[in-house]
Amino acid sequence: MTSPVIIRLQQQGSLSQAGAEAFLACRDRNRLVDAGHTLMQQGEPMRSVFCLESGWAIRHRSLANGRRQILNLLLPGDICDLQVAVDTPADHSVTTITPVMLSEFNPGRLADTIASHADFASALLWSAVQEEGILREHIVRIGRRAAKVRLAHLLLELVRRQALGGGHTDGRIEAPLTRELLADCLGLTPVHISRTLSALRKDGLVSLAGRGRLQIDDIAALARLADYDTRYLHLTQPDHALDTALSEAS
Amino acid sequence: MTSPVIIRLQQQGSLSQAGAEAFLACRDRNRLVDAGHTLMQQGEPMRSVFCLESGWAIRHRSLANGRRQILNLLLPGDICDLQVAVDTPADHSVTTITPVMLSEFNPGRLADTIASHADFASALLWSAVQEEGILREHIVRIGRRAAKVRLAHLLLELVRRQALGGGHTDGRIEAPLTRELLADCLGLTPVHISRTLSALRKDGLVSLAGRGRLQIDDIAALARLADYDTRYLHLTQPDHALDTALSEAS
DNA sequence: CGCAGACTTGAAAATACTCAATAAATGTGG
DNA sequence: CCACATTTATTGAGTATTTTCAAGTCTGCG
Repeated sequence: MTSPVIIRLQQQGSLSQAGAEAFLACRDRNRLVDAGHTLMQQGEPMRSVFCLESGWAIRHRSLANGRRQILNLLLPGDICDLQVAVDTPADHSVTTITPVMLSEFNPGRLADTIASHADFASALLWSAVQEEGILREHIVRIGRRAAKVRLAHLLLELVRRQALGGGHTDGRIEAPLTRELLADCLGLTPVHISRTLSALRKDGLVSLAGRGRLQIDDIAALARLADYDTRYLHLTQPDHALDTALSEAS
Repeated sequence: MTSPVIIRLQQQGSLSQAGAEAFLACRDRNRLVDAGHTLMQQGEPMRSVFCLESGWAIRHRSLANGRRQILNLLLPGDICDLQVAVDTPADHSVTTITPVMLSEFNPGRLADTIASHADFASALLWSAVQEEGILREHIVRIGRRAAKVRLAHLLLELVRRQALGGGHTDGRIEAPLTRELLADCLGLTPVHISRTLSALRKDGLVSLAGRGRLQIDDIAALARLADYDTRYLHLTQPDHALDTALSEAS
């Protein structure tokens, strides 16, 4: 019954039972959409506020020359889009990459809840700060890291963020991360992702078990290679099992 | 007397005289700092909310291997940091690159003003959405554009953003944009920036007039080269002189 | 004038891309 | 459950882009 969003927001530390319940009461409805469904289209007005109960999606922007850049991956527990109040057209699209269970929120009720529940408002602010931190880290990753490090770093982020929403903590990533998707995320080509991933595999750091099943075998070694530092996630409870493994990078 | 911040927020469209005055009343003090001064240090707590009255600064993150990535440039009128309410350490630093006149705000009074002036709150939200749009565009620029296009695109953004805060609209950029700074911004090396910039110069698109004086000579041609689309800035008044020049890219 | 920092230029090396062909995995309909 | 079509992944060879290293030049300033 506990939603991934609640699990995620609770990790900020101050969300009360009452705040969580008030938040959940803002839900209009749940909706199951297919993989490949467009939730928001670049150039069109931003409609609703929703979050992912299950499944993965991407924020991405398409260029005139046909190339695509993925700006961020959306995992269960992620919230999309508090910026709805600004009535300019969206500057990017959001598309599901697996079947996704959405919960849609009533913007008016949400605004009321923010105003009346300070603990919820503060958890939501933390969530926004975390999302911006993730965006900034993505810039660093693409701008100043070599392909192998870049990929390793992204995989570690996905594992850690999956845990944030209450998902697997065993290093498994279950999402259809095709080479093309990883390439569009990291500013590389699918061919180079393929080569880089098999280099990581040869080093015994990750393994593949069929489509969309990626397994991180040696998380500490991968974190060392990736120079991975979770600070950008603004975690407030540094006692998570994954974080101890990640900080063995010293 | 009109601050660049007010000029910028007014471009959202709904800020009233009363809202602007209430905002300005939140200022604690103005402070002049040297170039090279650190306003916020990665790893340390985020202290105050401030904005730039004049001068330029950078948000940047340093890596363990000594490399640096600039996340964003801060221009007059830009606001830094509404995330102060989250009490986790900063994930990046902010450093001035010219002498800067800061105005510092009282967080408590600012919160009150947001609560009591809906027009100001909405302008501030717009500002945050714009900043996120700029971050996302930076990801696209670094991830999916070639060096020449990348540089052209950044220069156009700087010219347009300079105008947002009430600065020059003639294509001049007056800031010490060293090759190294542009390189750390765009994920390239200073040497390559040097070569790329001289290619733009040879094409008659930009010219240099000494240290820190960059002049865009043919803004429409540069916008065409850069595939420049201002949508990510979420402008609400598309009648600006610069925007007509920029949209001649079709 | 002379220094220091920033810029330019060339040549060689590294990294990532493109093209193309093959192989593997997934999904579909009989 | 199998055969086929489709998408995705791998691999090799050649190319393009960007980096690195190094030497030399320019510029602003005390």
